[in-house]
Amino acid sequence: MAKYDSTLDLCFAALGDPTRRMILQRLARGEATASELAEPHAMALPSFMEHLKKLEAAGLISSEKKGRTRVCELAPDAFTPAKNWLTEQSAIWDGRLDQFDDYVTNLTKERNK
Amino acid sequence: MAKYDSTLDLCFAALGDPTRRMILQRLARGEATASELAEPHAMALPSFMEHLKKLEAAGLISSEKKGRTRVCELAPDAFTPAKNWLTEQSAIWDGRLDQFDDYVTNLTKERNK
DNA sequence: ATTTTACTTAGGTATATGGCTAAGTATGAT
DNA sequence: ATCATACTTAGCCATATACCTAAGTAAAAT
Repeated sequence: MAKYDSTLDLCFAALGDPTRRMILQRLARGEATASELAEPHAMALPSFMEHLKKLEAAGLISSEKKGRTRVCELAPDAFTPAKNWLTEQSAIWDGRLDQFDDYVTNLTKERNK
Repeated sequence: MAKYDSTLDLCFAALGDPTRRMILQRLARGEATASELAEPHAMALPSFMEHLKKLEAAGLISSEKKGRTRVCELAPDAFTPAKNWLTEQSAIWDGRLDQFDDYVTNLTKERNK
């Protein structure tokens, strides 16, 4: 495989693991420390931390060391690239390119206001 | 890892490979045979066919043998589960559950008409 | 009938992934 | 100052992934 995977590669690959999706679901409800996030998962901490690393490498979360804890949160617009790709393909398949164009237009307006 | 991965696991994992995303992009424009799909990819055929298998296992495409060719097409609503998951998490993060509810309502209406 | 085409099967390799334990390090609490 | 907590680093292991070649098989073309 390529030495440097694209954002979409890392993003979708990160989403392909149930442990990591659970982490994201948890973070969608607000920030948390590594051990808070780890608690529901029957897994050694170092194994768990690898999942956080992959989520961060994929740009889905960010984390910051605070004292001896590491606080994680969902990255702003974490899912936008993935959603855009999916929406675009659906639109092409539906033969409704216009729908995707509208979607992007709204997105851009939203961002600039 | 689990012996039987969930649909979302298989789906997102399948999307995490650039070769497979290219296949989906091609199929969004219409059905094609295995060798037509393989043509742009510098890869031995058996290697390429493995990618088709994974896409099919993930429910993203379907294929049918026609004579000596295998014709592939995008599965209807291929991306819906993935998009729904992403949309739901975004909505929760935005604190706008209502938005996701509207989205699902529209989706359901669309499907039943 | 023979050959070509379009896969398909079988089996092999290198690297990546997802898990582990053991032994750090740094910070907050006592 | 000591101890407990919250990671972090290092190193190991089994399985999965993404590729390969070689040798089928079955349908279409000649």
